[in-house]
Amino acid sequence: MEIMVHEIETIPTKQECDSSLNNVVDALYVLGGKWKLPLILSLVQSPKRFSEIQHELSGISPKILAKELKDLELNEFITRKVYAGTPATIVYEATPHSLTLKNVLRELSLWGKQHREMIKKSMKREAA
Amino acid sequence: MEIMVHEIETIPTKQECDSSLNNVVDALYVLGGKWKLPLILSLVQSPKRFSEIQHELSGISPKILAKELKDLELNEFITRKVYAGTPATIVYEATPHSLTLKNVLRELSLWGKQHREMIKKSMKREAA
DNA sequence: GTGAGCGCTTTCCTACAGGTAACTACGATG
DNA sequence: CATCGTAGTTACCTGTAGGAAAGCGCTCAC
Repeated sequence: MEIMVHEIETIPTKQECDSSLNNVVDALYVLGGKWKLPLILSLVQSPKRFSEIQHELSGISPKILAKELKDLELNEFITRKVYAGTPATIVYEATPHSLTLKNVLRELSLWGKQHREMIKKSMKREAA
Repeated sequence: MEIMVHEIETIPTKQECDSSLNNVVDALYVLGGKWKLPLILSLVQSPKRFSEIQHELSGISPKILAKELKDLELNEFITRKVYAGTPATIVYEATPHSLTLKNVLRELSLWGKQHREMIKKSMKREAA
């Protein structure tokens, strides 16, 4: 039943582009900035405390970290859990929603790699 | 032979994340900014002249448009073609490389839409 | 009670993206 | 000759992201 193995390469219509552009812009907005993706990926690996994150993402300032964590919490990528005790320990962990980024990140990674290699090749060609 | 219909939901390893993060950051870098994607999508629809683009993307200033066009040309998303004549007409058109964004944009659009709807729902829940 | 660690907040600063307005060079057109 | 359209460039300004350094309230260990 393999009627269509290869996708026909059609140029998308204006409507298709316009409707999806808003979604894409929204997506890039919530993922944008220097630290959001590194943070999400770090917390997907394992829940961590504020100071642990600061240590792992060396270079992030406490101000930015606090801001980004609030932002990611608002967008439900992470949750802030307070474990009672003395002193209380505060742990940030990724929600299941963070895992929905899997396909997006896979495509972005594949494309980014391919793009970089293409540009490298064409720069060599120009140098020759 | 459908041994595995559903992908097993595994949390990606540190290595997988680190190696792909650079690719993703690169990808977001070349697509970043306010006008790159609108410009690419516009030129994928049809080649256009400078003034036509200015008109279609109302709000873009000639300075930014010129800068973005140079940028997109460097990254081989578009080409600048000069057609002789008097006066010469200059046309920008998307390259085949622009079309390699298809999968990335589809995933980003799907995810962006899903994310927006999720946030909307959870905001309603909180309001209730 | 003094110092250290945690989880931040506050203040100040810089760099860069992007916008506005004016200007240029060129040929065509009236 | 003056004006118009095209394809930009230039100079100036603003807003925001992000970094540096210091401080704050709390608790524990010494």
